[in-house]
Amino acid sequence: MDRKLVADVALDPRAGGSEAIYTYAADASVRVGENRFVPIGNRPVLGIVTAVYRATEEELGFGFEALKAIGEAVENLTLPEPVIKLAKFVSEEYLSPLSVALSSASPPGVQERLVTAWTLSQPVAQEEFSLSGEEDIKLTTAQKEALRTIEDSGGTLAETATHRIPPAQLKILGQLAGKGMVIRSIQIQPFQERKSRKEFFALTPDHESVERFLEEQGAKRPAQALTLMRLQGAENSFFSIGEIKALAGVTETTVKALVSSGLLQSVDPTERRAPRLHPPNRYQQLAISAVSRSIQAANAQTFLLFGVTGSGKTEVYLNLAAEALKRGRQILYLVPEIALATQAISQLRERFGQGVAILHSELPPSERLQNWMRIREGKAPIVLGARSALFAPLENLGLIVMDEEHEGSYKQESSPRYHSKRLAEFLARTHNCPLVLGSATPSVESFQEAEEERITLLSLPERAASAQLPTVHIVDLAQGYKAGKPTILSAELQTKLKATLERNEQCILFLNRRAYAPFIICRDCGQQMLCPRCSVSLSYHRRDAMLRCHHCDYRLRAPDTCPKCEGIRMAPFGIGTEKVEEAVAELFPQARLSRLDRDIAKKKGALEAILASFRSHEIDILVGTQMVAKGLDFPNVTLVGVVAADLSLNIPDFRSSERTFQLLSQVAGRAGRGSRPGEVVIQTFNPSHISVTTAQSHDFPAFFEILRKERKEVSYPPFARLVNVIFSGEDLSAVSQASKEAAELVQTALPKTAELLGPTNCPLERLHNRWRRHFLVKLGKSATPKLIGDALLGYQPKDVQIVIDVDPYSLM
DNA sequence: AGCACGCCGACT
DNA sequence: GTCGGCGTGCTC
Repeated sequence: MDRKLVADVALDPRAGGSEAIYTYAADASVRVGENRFVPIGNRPVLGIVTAVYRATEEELGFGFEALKAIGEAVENLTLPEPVIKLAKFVSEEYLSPLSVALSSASPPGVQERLVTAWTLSQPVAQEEFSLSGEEDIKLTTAQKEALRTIEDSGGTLAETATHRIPPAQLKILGQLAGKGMVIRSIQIQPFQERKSRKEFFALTPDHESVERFLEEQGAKRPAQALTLMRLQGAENSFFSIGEIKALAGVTETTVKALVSSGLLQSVDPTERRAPRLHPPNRYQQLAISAVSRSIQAANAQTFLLFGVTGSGKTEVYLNLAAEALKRGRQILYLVPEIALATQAISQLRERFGQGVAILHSELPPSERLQNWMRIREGKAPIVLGARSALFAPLENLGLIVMDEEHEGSYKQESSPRYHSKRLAEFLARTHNCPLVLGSATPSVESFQEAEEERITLLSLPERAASAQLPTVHIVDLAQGYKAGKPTILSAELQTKLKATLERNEQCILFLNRRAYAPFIICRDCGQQMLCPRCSVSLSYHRRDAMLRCHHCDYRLRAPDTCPKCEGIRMAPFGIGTEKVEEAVAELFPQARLSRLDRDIAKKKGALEAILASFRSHEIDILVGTQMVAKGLDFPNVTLVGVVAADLSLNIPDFRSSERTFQLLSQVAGRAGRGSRPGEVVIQTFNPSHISVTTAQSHDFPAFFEILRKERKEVSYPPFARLVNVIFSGEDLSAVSQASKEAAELVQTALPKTAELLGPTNCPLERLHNRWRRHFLVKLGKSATPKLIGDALLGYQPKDVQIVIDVDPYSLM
C-alpha cells in the first residue's frame, strides 16, 4: 500500500482560529519540535511539528491530493523533545488540545522578530566565483554584486523591519538561491548584545563609611541617606539607576552624588560575587547528601523537603543546584510567584552569575524570547520561574526544585489547567532526575505520599542560625463581642504592639482581605450594594471612595444615599486592610505605618520600595494581605498579628482548613527570624478550630492526621482524584439544562468506583454576567479524566461554555 | 425570486 | 485569521 511521509502540525492558537492538528506532506528534513510555516487556507501560519511518520490515504482519512507541502522552518526555534513529550502529557491528562498545551511551550514575540536571511552556501573568495571554470555558474554583474554585499555583511544578509531589501535585489537573491550559492532561511533576529549600556551600581563593601555617612551627614543630605538605607534594605545586591530611582523615589542627581563620593560603586552584574556561605547544619547536610546521591545516580526520585519556616531550605536548593551543575546538567527552580522570589533570585545570581535565566509571564515578550533562546542554547543552565517555566526548552535536567509546593498558584486556572506538581514529576521521569518539593506546610497530598513512602521525606526540624519558633497566642474575638466592646485590635494585641514598638522592633499585621470594608449596607432599609455582574457584594475602597467588585473589577462611585430608600445612612461593614491601617494609625499615631496589598503592589516598583523601607526600618508596622505572609525574611520583626483568622476558614471549599493552617503557619513564621524571639497573636471567632490550634503549636503532623482522616472519610484528595466540570453562560436555564444533560452522559460512562456529585450551582453562582453550575467527579481507582472528556466529546450546547478542571485546586 | 448580511465551521 | 456556505429576512 502506498505510504507518504507526512508531518502533523499544531497551529499556534494565538495566530487565531483552529485548535486542530493538520497534516502536511513532509520531506526527510522535517523534525518533531520544529517551528514551521504551513499553508492554512491561503495564508502561511506558524505551527509546531508534533509528529513525522509514513501514512496511507486510509490512515489519513483523506486523499494525498489534499496534502499540501509543509513550509519553511524557523531556525534555532526547535522545541526539545522532552518539551514535546510534556505537552502531549498535559494534553492527555488535562483534556486540553495539544496546540493549547504547546502554546505554553513556545516563546512569545516570535512573529515580530522573524527575519529572512540570505547566507552564502560556502565562503567564496571574490576571484573564485568570477574565475570559476564551471560553465553553468556564469553570474551577471548584479549577481556578483549581491554576493559581495552578503560577504561584506558577514556572510549573512538579513531583511529586518529597519533594513528592507529592495524587490530588485530580492529577485537576484532568488536567482542565486536557485543556483545553490546562497541559502534562504527564516531566523530570529539576533538580539543586540546589551553591552552593559545599562550601568549597575552596588553599595560600597565598606559598611562603616556608609554608617558614618548616615550618622554625620544623614540630616543634611536626606535624599542620599534615604537611598543608602533603601539599598541596604533591598534584597538585590546591585541595581540599575532606574531601580534606585524607583526604590528611593529620588532623582538621578542624588545617585550621581553618591557615586562621586564613592558610597555607590559601578559594578559588572554578570560577575559573581563571593556568596555569603552558611555552613549547612546537620539536617541540611543529610538532605543535601540524600538528593545529591539521586542526582549522581540520575534517579527520578521525588523528595519532600519538610522544613519549618526559617529552616534554610534555600540553602539546600543552592547546594543541590551546584551539584547538578557540576555534573553538567541543568536545573529547574520553580517558585509560586516571581514577585516574592527576589531573595532566591539574588542568591542564585550571587552563586551562579550569568548562568541563571528568569522566565515568567510578566517579562516583556522580547526579553522572554531572549531568555528562552539563552536557555535553549545552553547558555543558562539554571532556570528560575513560576509554573510556566516547566515548559522551558531544557534538554538535560539534573534537578527540579519546587519551592512552597503547597501553594495554590501551582495550579493553572486557564487552559491547559495543569497542576505543576504532576508535570514536574513527569519531567523528572523524562530526564531521570530528582524532584525536590519544599514546604513548611506540605499539601495533604504530598505528605500522604511521604507517609506511604512513595516519596522520600527529608526533615529540617530546626530553624537555621539557632533562631526559635515564635510563641503563638490565640485571642477569642467572641469574648470582645460579649463584653460589648468589639474592636479590630484586641487589648492583648494592642499591648504587645505597644511593647514591640517600645523595644524598637517591627510588627506585621495580617488580614487576608484588601479594601476598607467588604460591603456597605443602608442602615435604614438594609439594602446591600451588589455587583451587577457577579453574585458578590461590592467592596468599599475608602481612598478613592469607590465600590469595587473583586472578581470582575466593576467600579462604582460609592453612593451617599441608598439607591433604594434614599436614606443617607450608607455604612461600610466588616474590615479590610485599609480599615486596619486606619485603626492602627489612630491607636499608634507615632508609629511609622505602611500597607501592602494588591491595590498597592500593582504600581510598578511599589512592592520593592515598601519591602526595602520595611527592611531598613523606616516602617514600624506593616499591614497587609497574603503578600506579607509569604517568604519574607525580616530579622527585626518580633510580632505578627493575625487580625481575623476566620476569613479563609469560612470559604465553602474542601481546602479551606488546609489553606488556613498554611496561611497561619506561614505568617507566624515571619516572626522571630533574627536573634530575638518572636510572638504571634491570632484573633479568631474559632479559637478551638484545628487549623488554629495546630498552627499555634507548630504541629503539622497533628494537623495532617486530622485532615487525612477527614479526607479519607469523604474520599477527597489524596484518596480520590477530582474532576470539576463547570458550565457557564448568560442564560441560566440553558446552563442548567446543559449541566444536567452532561451529568447524565458522564454518569453512564463512569465505572462503579467513581462517583458523580451534582450538578449544583457553583459557590460563586454568577461571575462576569454568566451563571455557573458544576458537577464534581471523584475518580476511584480505575477511572481516568479521559473518561469524562470522551463522554462529553461532541457535546456542545449552544451558548454554554464547558470547562473540565482536572485536579482542581479551588471548587469555587 | 434576488440579494445583503451575519453566523459558523473549515482550513490537511 | 480568512474564506465561503448557508439561513434569515428584507426588497424589488
